Amino acid sequence: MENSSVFNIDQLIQAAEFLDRREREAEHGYASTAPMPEFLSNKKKSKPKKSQGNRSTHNELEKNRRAHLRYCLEKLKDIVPVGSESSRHTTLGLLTKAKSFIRMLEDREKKNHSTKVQLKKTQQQLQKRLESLMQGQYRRQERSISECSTTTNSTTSSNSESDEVDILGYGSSPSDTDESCGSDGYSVDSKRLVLNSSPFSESL
DNA sequence: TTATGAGTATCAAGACTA
DNA sequence: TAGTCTTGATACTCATAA
Repeated sequence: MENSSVFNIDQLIQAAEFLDRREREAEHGYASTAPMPEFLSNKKKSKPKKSQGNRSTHNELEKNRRAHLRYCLEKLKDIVPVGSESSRHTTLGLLTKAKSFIRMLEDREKKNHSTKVQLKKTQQQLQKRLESLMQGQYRRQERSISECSTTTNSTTSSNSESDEVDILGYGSSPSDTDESCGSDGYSVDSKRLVLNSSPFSESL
């Protein structure tokens, strides 16, 4: 053998790869064979054609590309709920599921947005209602204070206070009155507002 | 600035496998 | 039958010479 001179490690690896490749290709019956490493050939090196220059490199790159594709599909599978009706999911099935999953998320987002807008409106209406009720109560308290200063009868005063609470429609416990006249004059239990919000309940 | 070559990425077709 | 592999063609990017 003319090439029986000392080969370095790289050359041996190349030779092994070449033999392996050729065996595999022969097994598969591919029309073309892999190029023989230069050091194994007696031929003078001709300038390789561009597309044939490094076929194994191209194959390797293509393999990497496919691996990356598979990796991305695996990532997608982690995100998209594929269900457990079958253990094996095809690429087409996965992509179809991903498509419908995205559509579902878009629909849900739209619904959530409209609900948010509706709740915002309701909140504004309730806020207005609260403010008007507070203003009414404040005026009535002003009036009762002025009446109180002109009248000496204290029982009349307490009756009018309980009447105010009834007018508000929030019940008539003494604590209610205390609560509605907080330090800032505008603190009211919100739970009661929800129970008494029938004029706006249709908008919910 | 433009032409050109080299390297790389992507795609599609055909063959093969599990 | 879906997935994988090889391969050729083509597009794209980048460096460099004219």
